[in-house]
Order: sequence, then C-alpha cells, then structure tokens
Amino acid sequence: MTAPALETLLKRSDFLACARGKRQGTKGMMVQALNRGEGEAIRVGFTCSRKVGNAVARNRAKRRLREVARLVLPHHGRPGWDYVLIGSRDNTAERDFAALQDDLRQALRKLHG
RNA sequence: ACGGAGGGCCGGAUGGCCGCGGGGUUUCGGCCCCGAGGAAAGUCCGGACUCCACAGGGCAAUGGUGCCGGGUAACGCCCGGCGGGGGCGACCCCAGGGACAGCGCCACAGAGAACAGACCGCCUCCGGUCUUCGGGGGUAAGGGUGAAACGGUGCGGUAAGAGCGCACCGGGGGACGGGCAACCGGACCCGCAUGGCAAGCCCCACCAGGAGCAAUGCCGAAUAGGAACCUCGCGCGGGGCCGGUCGGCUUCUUCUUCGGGAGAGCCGAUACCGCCGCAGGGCCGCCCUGGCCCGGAGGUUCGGGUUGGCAGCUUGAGACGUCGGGCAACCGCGCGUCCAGAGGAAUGGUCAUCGAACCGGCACCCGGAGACGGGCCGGGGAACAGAAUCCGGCUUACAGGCUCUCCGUGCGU
RNA sequence: GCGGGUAUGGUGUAAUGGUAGCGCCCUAGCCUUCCAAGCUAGUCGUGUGGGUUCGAUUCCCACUACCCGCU
Repeated sequence: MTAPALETLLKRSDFLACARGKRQGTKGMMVQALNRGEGEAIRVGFTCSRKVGNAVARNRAKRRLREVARLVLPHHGRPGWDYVLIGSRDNTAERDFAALQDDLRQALRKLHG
C-alpha cells in the first residue's frame, strides 16, 4: 500500500474542530484527533503555547513534533483523520527522540482503539 | 609570580542518512546554488521609506536636549579635550547652562536656617546686696545643634572682642598672555556676609507636523449602497423642474343632461432638489491678514460583508579585506570577495567521530613540607538566544575560551 | 508595529521629599465547658539596580514582571 499524503493544518477553525474530538496525553506531547469522515488525506497541525518557553524552545518543540509526525503518521495514522500535536511544557524539547516516536504511536493506538 | 585596569575577537567542529524555506534549471526522474545574531531581544533614541496634513507673520503651549570642539544622513550616539569627584596607579564616574528674573522648600535638633539675629556666655556701667540678683550698654571669640551657622589658622590688639591690623591659606574682581573654544595661567586690586536645592516650579539657548510596512498601491471575491435613537441647527434670495398637489387660461381632443366634466398643453404658486449665492456653522493651537469645509453636522447602538493574491521586499547612508588621510570617532578612492527573504512563519532531526566547561579518581609520572596543581584515567556533552520593511546607535542577556596594551607589589638581572 | 498603566506585609489598599499607616488574615493571650464573635498584644514592607538630595515609597534613569488599549 502507498502511504497517504500528509497535509498541514493552518486554519484556526480546523484546530478548534480537532480540539472537540478525542484527546490523549503522553509524557512528550498531547495528541488530539478527529475523524472528518471525508477525504483520504491525513492532516496534522502543530501548536505550542507560551508555557513551553521562549521562541527558541517553542520552535524547537514544533520542529521535533513535525519530524515525529513525518516518520510515524504515514504508517500509523488513518486517512480522513485530523491530528493536532501539542508540545508540552518540559518534555518535548528534551525527550529522547525514539521515546517521542513511541509516545505518538501509543497515543494513536489508544485514540483509534 | 601574585593582584588589578582597559580594549578586541570567537562563542562548538567534521562527515553519513532523512528532511525544510527561497531561487535557477529540467528530458519532470532529478540536479545545482543560497539560507539567523552579536545581541536577530528590549523598543529607549535617531533616520530612510509610504500615506495624511501643510499660506505667511507674531505669540503661546507641549515634549525633549543642555561644558567645548569634532564625527555623522541624523541622534539623547561616538571620538578628542575641559572642569569636578574617586583610586598609590593603570584607569573609572559625572543630566556638567542659569540661584543679584521671580516664586517655593530646607523636617528633627538648635538661640538662630536666609532683609540676619543673640539662648548660654564674655566685658563694662548703674541699683540693691555682699551667696547673688535686676536693668542699660558693648561684643560675636567660646558652648552646644545640624547635612548646612555669614571665611580658616596663628600673632598682634582690646575692658571684652571683632579682618580691627598683619602673615599664610581660602574667596571675589581682574589688565595681560595662551587656546578655534570650554577653559587655563595670572601682575595687580578688594578685608571679603551677601547659603543649598533647578533629576521643585522656572529662566535662557537649541530641536521637534501626525501616523506607521497590519504604512501604502494594484487585482480579485463577497455583501451593502443600511436601520434606530439622542444632541444641536432648522433663515433669506436666485435658479431648476421629471413627476405630484392647488389655482387660473381655454389652443387642441373627447363625452355631454349644453350648466359643464375628463385628458393633453400653457402660466403661476407650493412642497421638493446631492443647483448657486449670502447669512450661519465648523476647521486651520491663538491673533491679524487670509484660506478651507459643510449646507445638515456630531455622537451612540444595532445590522451586513471581507480576513484571498501580487507589489512594497530586500543591493544598501551596505559588510569585510587592502591602500591613503586623521591623535581618534570617521572619511576618501581603486581593486577583490560577499549579499536570508518567510508569511501560523524555513535554516532542522538523527547517528558516528572529535570535543570546552564541569564532576569524580590518585595505581603511575612531574612539582611541592603539605594542602594541592599539572600530566593521566573515567564520567559529561556547549551560554544567551531565532530575522519579519530596512539602516545608525543605546540598553539588557550570555557557559566559557583566545588575545593585545597598561598599572601596582615582590623577586632576579 | 504603535501606545499607556501598575508594582507598598499573606491579601486589599493609604501616605505635601522628613519615624511607612489602616482593614482582613496569621500567631499568642484573655473570655467560653468547647467553637464562633469580642478584647489585648505581636509578626510580616515600598519589584530590582543605580543616580539627584542632608534625607527617596515619592524626583530622574535603566531593567524585571504583570495588565490594558489601538491597528
């Protein structure tokens, strides 16, 4: 099978819609998911509040989340779903990268099942 | 060697794999090039740029700056000086104009806190008295208070005293000399009360239109060409006339019970008008000369639409190196090299090798009496921080490292 | 991007440049069989760093944190 294309969420309304869906927290991040029920694409958004830290810390956290999503979602995400990854206060920037990937996989398993 | 002062620079490196933003190219598979900082930060100043406003003169208000000279597009920045203060010194700090233009304040303490004056004292005279007290006069040396007390020390002088006289110090004025200037030196003269605070009001000199790239321009989409209420205003004249209303005329058409009715036309009036003028109102800080705008204005509330694209957008008062000028800030010229441009926002993730700080160890080596330091071994794994229109500064944050110059003390030569 | 404001015990707030007050809270005591209320006493302080001044919560400068407004 060919992995479905990843699209990035940009609009505020998409983020708000996803926030009303399911959510699952892990040590490294918070994941929100919503089954749109239409389309084939996996869409994903990233966000970090000011609680994460200054601009350097926020951007670094978002970059690591992007990389994790790029590696994990094509294989474990479901087409037609929206996911929002939220950086956490202490862990996203410092956590071991392999553990961060496991966090996302585990969160997806709980959200889907 | 130890301690200290002032600058300058760097602030992780290399490679593999997988990615991101922009540009170019393409045989659409890909390939090539470029891609954060010294503070990109705070937004404290100064500009460029864009839009809006903008007539002249005088006056005022508000804000800012404040020794002198220079640098600069400009600055509240920088450089070089001057003055004051601190340090043995290298060097550091200073909003550093004006206190006889005026007003104000100076708590507590103290007799007295700003036209000087006299609490305790000191001296003298008079009266009572003989422990001393009261009154008049002279005096400002001493006392104590305070952040600050109307020059200081010494000698002379005197009833006691006092710049009363003298010497030195301090202060004021100052011919003249030096310096572009701030300022410095200063013959000579003056016995010399004439505080402090202007980062209190203020005075003087100088500077300043407002807003900001979410500026601004173009294209596209969509909806609307709004509603309600409140406040103030609600005059005159001219002009216009589609349609309306009223009155008149009777040229035409038509109906007629021959009185007239209806329609069209013409004339006049009226409301009306997003026409004009005046009055009026408003604006240009104020005034004068003058100008502009409105003709309904202003305000509040409600309702509706859009949150797309392109330009601005990065090559510029550019940076670095070299050469020349200048004590320096900086400037000039030629040559060479370099140049992020996103738009919920790229410049990363991961692995390997190397690696500073830091932590631990003392088997071994070196120095040392020792503590310990260096070598060595193991761990560890890089500060502050991310461009958002662009520049010049300032300020603040920053693990640590490298380097230059200078000062003090000690030792050696 | 532009602009404004605030910071005073744990909390809410006062203070012409001259000893930082007040209420609530807290602690202790009194009162009460106990609690509450009341009474008495006490602890706790000007965001940070400089400067002006004899003297700063106050004036000036820089910084920090928080809040608000406009576009």
